Amino acid sequence: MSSENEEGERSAGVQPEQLALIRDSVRKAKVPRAKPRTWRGAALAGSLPVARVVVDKGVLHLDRYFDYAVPEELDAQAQPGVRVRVRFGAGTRNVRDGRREGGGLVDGFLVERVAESDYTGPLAALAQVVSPERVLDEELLGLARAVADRYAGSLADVLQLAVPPRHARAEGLPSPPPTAARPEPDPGSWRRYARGPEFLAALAAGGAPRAVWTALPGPLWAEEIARAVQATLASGRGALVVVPAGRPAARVDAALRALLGEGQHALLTADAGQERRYREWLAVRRGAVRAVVGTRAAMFAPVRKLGLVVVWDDGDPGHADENAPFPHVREVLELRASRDKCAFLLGGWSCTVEGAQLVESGWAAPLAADREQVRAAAPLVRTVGDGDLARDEAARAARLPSLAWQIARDGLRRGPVLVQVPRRGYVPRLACERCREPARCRHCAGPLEARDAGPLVCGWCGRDEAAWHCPECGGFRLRAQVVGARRTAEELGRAFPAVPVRTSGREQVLDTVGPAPALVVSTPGAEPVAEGGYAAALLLDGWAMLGRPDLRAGEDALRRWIGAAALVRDQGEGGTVVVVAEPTLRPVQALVRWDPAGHAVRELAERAELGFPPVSRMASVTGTPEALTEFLGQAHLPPDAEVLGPVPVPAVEPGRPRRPGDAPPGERWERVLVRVPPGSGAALARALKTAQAARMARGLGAQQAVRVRIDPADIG
DNA sequence: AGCACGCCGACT
DNA sequence: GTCGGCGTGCTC
Repeated sequence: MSSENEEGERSAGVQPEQLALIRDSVRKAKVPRAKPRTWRGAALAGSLPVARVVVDKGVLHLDRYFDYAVPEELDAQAQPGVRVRVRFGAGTRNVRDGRREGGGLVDGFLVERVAESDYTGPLAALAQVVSPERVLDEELLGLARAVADRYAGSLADVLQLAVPPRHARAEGLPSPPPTAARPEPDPGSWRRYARGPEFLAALAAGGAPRAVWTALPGPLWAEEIARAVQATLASGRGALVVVPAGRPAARVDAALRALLGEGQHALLTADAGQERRYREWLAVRRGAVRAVVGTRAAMFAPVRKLGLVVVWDDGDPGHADENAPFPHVREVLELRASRDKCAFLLGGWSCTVEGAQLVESGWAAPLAADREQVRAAAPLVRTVGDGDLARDEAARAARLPSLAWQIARDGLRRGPVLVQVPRRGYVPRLACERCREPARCRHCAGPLEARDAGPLVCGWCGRDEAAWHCPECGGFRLRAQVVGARRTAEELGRAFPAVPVRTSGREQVLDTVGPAPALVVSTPGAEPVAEGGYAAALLLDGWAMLGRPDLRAGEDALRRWIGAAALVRDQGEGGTVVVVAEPTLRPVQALVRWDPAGHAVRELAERAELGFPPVSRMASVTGTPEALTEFLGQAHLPPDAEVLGPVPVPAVEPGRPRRPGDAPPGERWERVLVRVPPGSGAALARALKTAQAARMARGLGAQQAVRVRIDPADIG
């Protein structure tokens, strides 16, 4: 793997869209606050003098409530749900009155007022009620608890993601009054789906239908989501839409505005800045706004009387939170749908294996257009295999097969042509050019990786390999690196000198392009929308997309191809797509037939057979070999758990930002995967959390640290 | 992770 | 005697 991040969407300049309520950044941003008064000798509240508090400490062995005494003066403000500050940590015990002093002040939430504590020691007093705003209601608390349990994490960590940092000024402003009545919902383009109008009618009638929706290609999806929201609002309930990035959020935002008018919904994205973010969130919390669209942190938005949750494009890595305990939007919204008994809509142009599983298990119903509709709405897809490319001398030189060349030239007469190239550094697994045998380290069999310059480097042990040759066929040429978007643009510019070439990628994402002929070179996830649709698209270097050593490589490649191809005109208007990839491969065939759901179903069957997620639940545990042995020895894993590994954790190459799960610099870490059959996921999470908490309490956390992660993303 | 407690060695 | 080393355990 190169020094670049492999996530296309994230690199497409959308990262700032995502909320990053990282503990550290919050801490850094913390302004020094006035010292609260001490409550020594103060009278306590007359009734329910004990407050149960969740302290903002993410560590697992502190993941429970702590009781504090409520001074009389704080009695009125100290209501369930408010933010409080308390003294926490080993403090000096004052012998005179038995109360505790000292210990640091930490933030927390008051979750409950009770008559007495079951703690036998003397209670410390609440130091301060930060504000009377009740930000954490029972619903959100319950959801956060469920998410923490699901991911073997702590409640405090989840609350950190779920409740945005306070901004006093935003709290002072009154939220606008609740919204007025809305027009009768109309199914609109949902009529394109056989059961679309039925789904909307169920929403409008207050029902809780659950659907996995394979959206037809084209731009109508945002409006269709808005219509689903509108139908839900008409039933007197609220709705929540979570999309993977700022651009799709803006599209749904615009669609909602067009359909509902101003002020009827909130847009929750991270680029808004703290004050606006908190103000919008409060408007939702206070019930002034009943519909929400946002990026992943919005998955916790405290929508009142939630009637519908929507996830768009759940395969996008932007839906996976980057902070402990790494909850995934789809999973969290599934939990919300189950807990709140509300409707659930999982939509996308493509379909994930998890989506297929929701249908297969009967939890959700499929919502798709019939084949005829799909064929009419999709572009014509043609393939150029690797072999064809190799035989095509001219093409190999120009890196553009003649078919692609023709289609581009033809398309450029009628409008813009999209060229999708994988991100440079997207190809982690090098292979022999002749026989395709993966290039492996001669010492440890790890995958060899190419750096910008210099010799090959082993991704596992870090050794240089200066003189690689293929052990199978004796070849000594490796398959070329992916050519980046910029160089592709230069090459194409020379090939089509009369046509403007534009690029969209990590540094600069184009949002839209006009209908005039142009070549638009883009990395996956950064494709601009073309006014009137692209005349054609070329999907280059398919082998690189498919060759990643990742369980999701096929699914991901298909999702990214479909993401580009869905921007192309339908075949009635001459829209054509060329994909340069082996035509026999399953994802390629699925693209040609435009059958992402079928692809997901077949993937699911294969995963079931191999015992892979999401059919079984997996957790990864990483740490030094000694720490792993110790941890696994102590943990009471469920009897049906299977431990796979350990295998070495790939080294963190210099320059790449460190991610959770990476070994600290200089340490050799290993990873095991723990697998349980369906139904034992909760037991697995519980066991891992208990074991982790126990060793933290024993102080093993620092030097003998292990990291636990449920549903790890990268199991190759 | 902090932070205070406790039980050893070196110093006035 | 008493100051302070950091190993160990707890946080209402």
